[in-house]
Amino acid sequence: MEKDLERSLELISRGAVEIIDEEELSRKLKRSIETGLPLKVKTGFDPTAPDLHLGHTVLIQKMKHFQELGHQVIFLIGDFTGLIGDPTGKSETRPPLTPAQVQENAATYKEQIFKILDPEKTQVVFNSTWMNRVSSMDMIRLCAKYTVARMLERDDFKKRFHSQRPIAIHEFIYPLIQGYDSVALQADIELGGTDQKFNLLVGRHIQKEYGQEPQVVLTMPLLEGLDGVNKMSKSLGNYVGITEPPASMYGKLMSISDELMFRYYELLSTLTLEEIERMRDEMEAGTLHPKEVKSRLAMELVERFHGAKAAKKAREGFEAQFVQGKVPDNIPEYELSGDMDRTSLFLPKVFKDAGLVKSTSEARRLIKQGAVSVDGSKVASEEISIPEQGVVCKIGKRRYLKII
RNA sequence: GGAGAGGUUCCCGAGUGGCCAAAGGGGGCAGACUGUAAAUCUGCUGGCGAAGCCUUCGGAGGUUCGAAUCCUCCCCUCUCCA
Repeated sequence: MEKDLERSLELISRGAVEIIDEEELSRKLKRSIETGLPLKVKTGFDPTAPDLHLGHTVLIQKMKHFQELGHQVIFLIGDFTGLIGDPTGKSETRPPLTPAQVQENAATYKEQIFKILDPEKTQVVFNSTWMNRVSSMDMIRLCAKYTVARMLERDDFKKRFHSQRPIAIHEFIYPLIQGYDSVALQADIELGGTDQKFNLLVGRHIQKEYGQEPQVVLTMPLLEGLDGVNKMSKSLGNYVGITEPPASMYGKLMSISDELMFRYYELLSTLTLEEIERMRDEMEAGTLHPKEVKSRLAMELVERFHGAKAAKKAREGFEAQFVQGKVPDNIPEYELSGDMDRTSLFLPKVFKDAGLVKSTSEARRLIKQGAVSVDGSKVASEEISIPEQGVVCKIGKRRYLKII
């Protein structure tokens, strides 16, 4: 029994930034072991972005840990709170999603999270289920349980307030509802990124106000995006989506810096921390090439979402394309229409039509900069002649087009 | 309700009648170097078959040969007072 508790605590804490409060967690775990009742572990997700990326998987992986320990994980889709949008200063009140859209997004979510979580042991809920039944009076009562001063303690609000940027009143409601969700679900534990700390703590407060035992808050680090600076997010374009094709997933992971690679190992890999440390030592001793270390990481992740075969293929394709300089297999094709002049073809227009560049101006610039090659040799002219069998054009390092 | 500050290109931010497709930085893209690394250096970064033309400085009008810049009205944000 002592051993079970220790094992649980160890797995739960792996990678976690903060657990509030650890003693409470022990108590809850102990009680669960004694009574045989699983703990309710809640994690909330935004309903508008069902495109999960590796950053999200840090959290989902943690959910899996709880699942492995026999607890009940609750995947909460914030379709009601989604109408507000978590306050970041950028977002504004969003147009409501239709029930059909919510269902569709939920289906996409499930498809993605069940690559990691066990569907049998995962409860998927929507907060609109209870929030739609909350009356205006209830809402006011909820609002009465927190103060403006405490709300302004939230880092994001504080910053905006001091730099004289707008904060709309409804943004204050978001953390309150998130807290109320914990009341409705009687959550024992809530997981979130470190950026969620404030909201998660509001949950504790609100639960106490409603006479419940406060949830334990567990925060996980935010995964840096491919740039290594900003957090991984779709809007910044520095993400690896978990539904991305193997080749693209592998390629993106290979482009990260060596430093970032170990961060990814720590947060995404299932290797133990000792194994990771050993690789780092070998790399520093010069017995293991950094590229190989990175490739192993990329392989592990591609394998998780696409299987071992796809991972192997991704690696081979990558080696062929970038190390040996071969043209990849599946490149887009552009078929010239009969009335186009094959002897002096205006390339910028073709590239634009094919969607490889945004404008002919961009294509012209690229040609001028020597970024464009046709059948392996650089072109200096905007007009080229296309032989019967067609040509393969390359723009930059990774954009290809076959003109036939 | 009163007084004041502000809204510029993907972002930050300079520009107060022509030299403005608009400084500088960030980001992005490309080239060199490499391990498609990172870092660094260099170039490009509104559109158009392009020595020219077209669209863009919160919105709509106006003044002027000429407006991001001046005037009028409107919208939005912030600060102080109530």
